Amino acid sequence: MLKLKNTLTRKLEEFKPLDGNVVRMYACGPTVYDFGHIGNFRTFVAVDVLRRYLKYLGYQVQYVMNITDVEDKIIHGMLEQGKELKEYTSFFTEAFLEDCRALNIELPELMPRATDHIPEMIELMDRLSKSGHTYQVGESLYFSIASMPTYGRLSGLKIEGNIAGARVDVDEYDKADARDFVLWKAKKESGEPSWASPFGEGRPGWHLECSAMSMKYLGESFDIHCGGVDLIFPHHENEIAQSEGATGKPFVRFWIHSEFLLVDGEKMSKSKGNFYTVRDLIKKGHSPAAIRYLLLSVPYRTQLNFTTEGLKGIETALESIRNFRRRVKESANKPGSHKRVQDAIERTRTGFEAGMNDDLNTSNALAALHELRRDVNVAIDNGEFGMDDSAAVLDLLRNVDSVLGILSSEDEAIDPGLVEEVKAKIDQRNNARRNRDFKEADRIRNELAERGILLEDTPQGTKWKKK
RNA sequence: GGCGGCGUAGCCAAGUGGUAAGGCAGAGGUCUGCAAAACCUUUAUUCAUCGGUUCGAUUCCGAUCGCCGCCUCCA
Repeated sequence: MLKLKNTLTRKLEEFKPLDGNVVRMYACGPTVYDFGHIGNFRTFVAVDVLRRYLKYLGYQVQYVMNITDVEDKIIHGMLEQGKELKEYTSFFTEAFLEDCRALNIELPELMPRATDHIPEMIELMDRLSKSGHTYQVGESLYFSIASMPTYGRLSGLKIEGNIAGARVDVDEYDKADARDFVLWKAKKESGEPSWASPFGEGRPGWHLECSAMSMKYLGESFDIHCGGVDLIFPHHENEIAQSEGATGKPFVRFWIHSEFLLVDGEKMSKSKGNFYTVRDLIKKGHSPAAIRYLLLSVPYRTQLNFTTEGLKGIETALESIRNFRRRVKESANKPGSHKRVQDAIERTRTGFEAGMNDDLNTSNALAALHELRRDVNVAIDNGEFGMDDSAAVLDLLRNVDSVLGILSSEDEAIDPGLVEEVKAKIDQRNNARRNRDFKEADRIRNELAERGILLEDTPQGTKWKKK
């Protein structure tokens, strides 16, 4: 049974969807003003693992992720580059989707853009106004926190004790109360994108769009809402206030927050020079699958320390699992199955699910996978491995990887021409070896190595793989 | 000032009131013409420090030190 830690209650709770077999979940997506960095993708990978595991458990998942395509940094960027809003945001949205594909993140059922939902936001503001949660200053509309006695439940922040030491923002918009937040921002300068509204020309606040879009597509109450820990306050706190203020119903049952990724023990920042985008790392030759593995190697609720050294280690670990799968495919030449292998399979399945059920403990899930690798390798070495074993292990690997998503891209068809060519070279080399012409044999081996093809001489003959 | 998290082998780390998963690196081995690759074996009397509770604590409580995050845009 799946248990998830719920930020709202601070407890580990059994997860059951509100609506039969369908899980409705939402994640705050990217603000498309720049390329996503690996910290962003830690969260998106974590949510992807959650979504995939829910499917593994047999649930049907309805997952919505918004694209924030209007916001201060976006406006700043587009004005600086002299581009239209749409042109600017489309570019980074496309880049985001590319990175998702690289990291094997399954795309959500729906990825609505904020700018396509202005009418829904206006309607939500209208409902909030009618129920007395808002006030207008000039052409901006604010949410009054004093009107929501439950405000602060998610973050556990006590507003009173807070003000003294905290840096309260300088009020640009004449808020009545420093804690209030803006729903609709009046247009200030020409060139800013803006929309007409009953309050005046302007644009929506960030918090508003998530409430409007999540409720439009998932209903006024839904199962899971995800995001990074930094969004707990104020973003998610404000979403709750807006949504529950408008509907009077509980907004979300499970709040799931992923911890920060640190780089060399520090917060990633451009000024520290420890800032990595997914595409940077790929360009440097790191495999996307290894990046994904690293991002999910630590449970999502603990901080993850990213180092390039660690990423190299992960590449080796991942390679060992791939080699293992290759070996499992190639090693079965007798029919039948063996208890030792079947036991290992059962242990792995149990261990994997126990790990995942425990608030998605991917560390334990991966440990189960590595134990399988060792146990089955020993069985193969001992000749206790039949065709039924092989099929069962491959089946298990497929199931496990439907959640982890670290192996799947490996099975791409290799160009048959290349297969023939390499086969010929290997034959040529083995002839040379038989004739003890090791110079020629080594020449062929080096020639192939230069093309990224590694040969492996085993008692069962020469095998090869592409690096 | 308020709130929260963390400190486990060289490194990344899981974990539990009953005696430390997994990965990387290291060491040894199998295989090989030699290699490489692959595979196997192995690596913490000990879980920041000091007290307390307990038959028993890394795990619970308290204190101390150190690190990180949120309270402002942020995954």
